[in-house]
Amino acid sequence: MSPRGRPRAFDREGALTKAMYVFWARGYEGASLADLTAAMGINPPSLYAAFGGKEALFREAVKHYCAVYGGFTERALREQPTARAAVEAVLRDNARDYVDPAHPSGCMVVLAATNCTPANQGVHDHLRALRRETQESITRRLREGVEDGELPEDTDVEALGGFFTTVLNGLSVQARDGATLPELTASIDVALVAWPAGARE
Amino acid sequence: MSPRGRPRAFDREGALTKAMYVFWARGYEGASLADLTAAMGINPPSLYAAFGGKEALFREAVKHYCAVYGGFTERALREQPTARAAVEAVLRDNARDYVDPAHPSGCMVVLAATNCTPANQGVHDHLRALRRETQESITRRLREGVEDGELPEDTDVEALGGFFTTVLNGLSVQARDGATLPELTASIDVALVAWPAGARE
DNA sequence: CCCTTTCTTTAGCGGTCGCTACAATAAAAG
DNA sequence: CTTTTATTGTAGCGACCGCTAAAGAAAGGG
Repeated sequence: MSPRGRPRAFDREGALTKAMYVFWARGYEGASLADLTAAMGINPPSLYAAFGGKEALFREAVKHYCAVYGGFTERALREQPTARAAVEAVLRDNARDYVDPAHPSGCMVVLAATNCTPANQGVHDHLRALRRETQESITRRLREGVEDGELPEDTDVEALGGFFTTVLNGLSVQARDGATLPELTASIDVALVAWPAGARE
Repeated sequence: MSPRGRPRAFDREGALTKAMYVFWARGYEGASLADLTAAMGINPPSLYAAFGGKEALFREAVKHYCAVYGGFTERALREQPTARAAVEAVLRDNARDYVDPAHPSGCMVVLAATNCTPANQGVHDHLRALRRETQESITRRLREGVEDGELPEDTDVEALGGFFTTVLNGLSVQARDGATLPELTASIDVALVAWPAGARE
């Protein structure tokens, strides 16, 4: 049951990973098709046939990024026993990854399209929506923490969620600027001092 | 004592301000010469004669930005009576400005060149150096606070300065994503909870 | 074998990029 | 006035952008 026609000569997922790294390092507009095809080891028509174009490739690369690297954010929020442990794990796990020399620094969702030409507004909006989802996930976990009695009843979960998201986004900028893991960790240690006092549990 | 030759027909500083807004909104690489000349109301040769080129214009626009908008950071650190008041003023003043509808949102130094092609590495490095200077200024002010007895002797000023810089950078991302001033203010309120306890004064 | 289908490479499309040669223009200097 | 100096608008440079037409190449179906 092989497909008809000539089989693809390259590994699609491997090429997608290479493209992800290029977008991650240079941003959407900073990554040219020449950069992408060189990294993927293919020619433009192969890219177009397999992925549809630059923007479609980017969106798929972002999806792949979220599946691989956005995973521990969702996992931490879901699996950690307390809201406090969840938020702490989100910050520390992401910070550790932001400086992993195995790939570009910082978060691709934060850094790949911070400024865009009007022609690529859609790309910017797409990543902004993903950032908003992260903030909502964190805020939702905090709300559960209030309901579970881990946090005071009068906790402003919106403010707290906005704060930790702000820190998370700031860590990406710091990582891209060359901050080391101990430096990021030190910032996280300070940030967690702001965790509300008066927990019941 | 007028200069020789034909006088310039446009206001140089006004054109520089217009260029700053374009760079601020679209980033260095996202701002084309056509965008810039259209906003400045001049033709490319006038831009080149008056400013030297795109990168030189950008650097001058950044300098102008720092003079106008970076001003209250330096002023707050210099004029506020305590380290605590200084850092709080830096955060609140900048946040208020990040969402000022009179100009693009967020901080130009943070957002205008977060990702660059290798050809424009110099622009990226220039802004990174400015961000580092901000962090060092904040950290220096914290160290003075320790020396003045406002902060505990064992305060990790590097960690605290890194934390507030992380928050400051994160606020730019949040502002660019459409966060309102109350939302940014709420994050700042939380961040200041992390201020070390045990001050003498 | 040939035909169909799909991927491959080559080559290049129209458009935009940052930048500049050139000639016309407008001022001061003599 | 003429000469000198500098800015102006026009018009277009070579290079690169994302993308694709065209033809060759590699598979299955007959």
